[in-house]
Amino acid sequence: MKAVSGILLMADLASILQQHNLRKTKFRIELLQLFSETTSSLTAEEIKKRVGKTNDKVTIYRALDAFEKSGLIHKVPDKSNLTRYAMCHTNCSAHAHIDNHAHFICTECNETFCMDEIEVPKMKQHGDFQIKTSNLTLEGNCPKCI
Amino acid sequence: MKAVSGILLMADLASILQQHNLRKTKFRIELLQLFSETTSSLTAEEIKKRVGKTNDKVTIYRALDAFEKSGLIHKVPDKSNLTRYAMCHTNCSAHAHIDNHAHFICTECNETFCMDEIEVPKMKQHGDFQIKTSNLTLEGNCPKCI
DNA sequence: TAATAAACGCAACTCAGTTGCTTTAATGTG
DNA sequence: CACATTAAAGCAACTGAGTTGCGTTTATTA
Repeated sequence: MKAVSGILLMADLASILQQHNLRKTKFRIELLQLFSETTSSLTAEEIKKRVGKTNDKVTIYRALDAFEKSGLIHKVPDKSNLTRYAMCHTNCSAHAHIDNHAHFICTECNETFCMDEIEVPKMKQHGDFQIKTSNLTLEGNCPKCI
Repeated sequence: MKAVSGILLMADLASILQQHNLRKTKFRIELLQLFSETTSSLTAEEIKKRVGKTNDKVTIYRALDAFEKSGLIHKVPDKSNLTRYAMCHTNCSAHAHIDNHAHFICTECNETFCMDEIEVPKMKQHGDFQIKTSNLTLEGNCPKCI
């Protein structure tokens, strides 16, 4: 599978689905593209807004579930009661640096931003805790919503 | 307020509530004690089970809300759709809520731990982004699940 | 192109958390 | 202590994210 450092071609997206035993439906290709374009996390509601078609929420939830089971995306911890998903950049490419920066979520417009300049403190071990992944999430107001 | 590094005496619990302009009701003293005894985070459901009395869920939610506003406890990021709360072991107040430590989530047992020693890089501004809260979440295996 | 199973879509449901409003009880003052 | 005040408790009804069941559509494969 190709590195997911930006927008993927339609052909790549389709073949990624195929490689994960998922059918190449119009919606799932669109959804995968959305995730490949989005450096931070997404909620089902955000997906519904961004994907042009008026898809049923059940379709979205089942697609997210299927994508997660296939290892394409993963749940992201959140303080609200919303489930957030993000693309597995580390698993899907050799570019480990991609998820090594902070993510900013605007509490007004819910837009998510990639803070490339802010690095996440990386550590593997802390006491008897074995750390596998680290996540630095910043919340507040984006330039548009101040 | 004293550091809450272990089990507190009934008198301490009551005075802590008083200092935060919260009334010393039987339930809230019990709830505060439960938090002081618990090193990891708690959900409303877990609280309902552990607190002896059959309290209304609304009472629990409102107490959690009041405790959070007073800086006694804070929300903890979680991957499920449950809201988790943990006690602020550091000095927190309504004015300056200090919650700048990392949280560790065990991917095996789903238990959440406050890593008081690991500080979250604090910043208020980054470019045109106004940062209100920062969240550093670590995932992996806790000592029990290695 | 027909068979088949995955994905879609609709309706109805679950369940954590919320809101409104009334009652109870903690606290402060005389 | 008695009373006034107001936070907290308690009940009912609601909200909204996410789920389940089931019939229909469509991508795949033989």
